[in-house]
Amino acid sequence: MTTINKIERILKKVEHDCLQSGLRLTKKRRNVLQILLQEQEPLSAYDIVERYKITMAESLSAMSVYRMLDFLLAAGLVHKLETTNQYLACSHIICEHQHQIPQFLICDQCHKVEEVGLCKQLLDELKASIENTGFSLLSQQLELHGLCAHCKKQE
Amino acid sequence: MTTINKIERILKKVEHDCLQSGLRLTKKRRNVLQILLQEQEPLSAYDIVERYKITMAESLSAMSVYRMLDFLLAAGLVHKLETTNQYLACSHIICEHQHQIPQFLICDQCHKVEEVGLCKQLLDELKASIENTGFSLLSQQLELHGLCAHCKKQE
DNA sequence: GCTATAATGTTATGATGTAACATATCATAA
DNA sequence: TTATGATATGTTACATCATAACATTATAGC
Repeated sequence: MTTINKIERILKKVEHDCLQSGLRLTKKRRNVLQILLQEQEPLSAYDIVERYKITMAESLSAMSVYRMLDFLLAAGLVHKLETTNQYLACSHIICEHQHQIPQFLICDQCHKVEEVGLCKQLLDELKASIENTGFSLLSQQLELHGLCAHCKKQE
Repeated sequence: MTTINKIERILKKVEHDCLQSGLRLTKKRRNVLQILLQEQEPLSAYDIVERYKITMAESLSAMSVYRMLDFLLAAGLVHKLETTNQYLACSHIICEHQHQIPQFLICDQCHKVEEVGLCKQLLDELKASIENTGFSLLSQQLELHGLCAHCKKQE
């Protein structure tokens, strides 16, 4: 299946799911999600403004993009990388299974990001170890920086 | 020992260490470090500009503060929280033992931050689990958000 | 269709961070 | 000791990330 068809399929499913759950996936929100799905790298909000103008032949203010991102984040369709102020489509949108808390491996060289689900046991141990100190975790999103296998090889 | 004396002692040690290793801890760099040591919370660069003006009766541009932070970061005296764009003094400056990669527990309510050293074994497992995927970690700094024991109790 | 609510447009501004070049200070070698 | 090169700081401008406030438009449900 081509990438475009795959993205179309994801978007159709998201449209369907939003309808089911009463979320209003407007045309523009859908377009922003589409842009994030098409990219291989995370984008800043202003990157999205640019991509939107190019690919949708229509301009959108940064303010609007931030609002659409807020919607997509709340819907769990998009993640924000707090360490780089960038946004990317959740790589599990299409899955049926329960979404886990995401962990991101961020390549500081080529800037590609892999969304991984670390071993649950390991995460639970990490969580337990932290909560033993009396601290309560609100999120287990981890952002880990380094080099992807490809960039590492080139060194 | 009073807090002020404690901070003075730390600063003296840092001065001594920098002299030993040829790092130039100038008056202003020392002042910025002092401000971070005096705070119980992490500060943004612009917070430091303000604090500097008040406590040192002298103004410093944001540009200069960023440069001084760069120096202090490179010297391992200060950490940057990438998820909040804030800076804080390393809580182990005075220790003799090898500094570990820091992990931060950030209270999203009161904004206090605890620098913890998680169990080495756990971190090694985490690292191994990640590197199994072919990814090479460049930093193991973790920033974990939640509620500190105090704020949790108040809920 | 009317009305309340949600979504988007528009403008301005706050917050974080860096580029580029000028000046000052310091270490050290002639 | 002063000339010189390197390091540190000053200064200005600007890039980048994000939100406040208020106007307008679109939509859902009566």
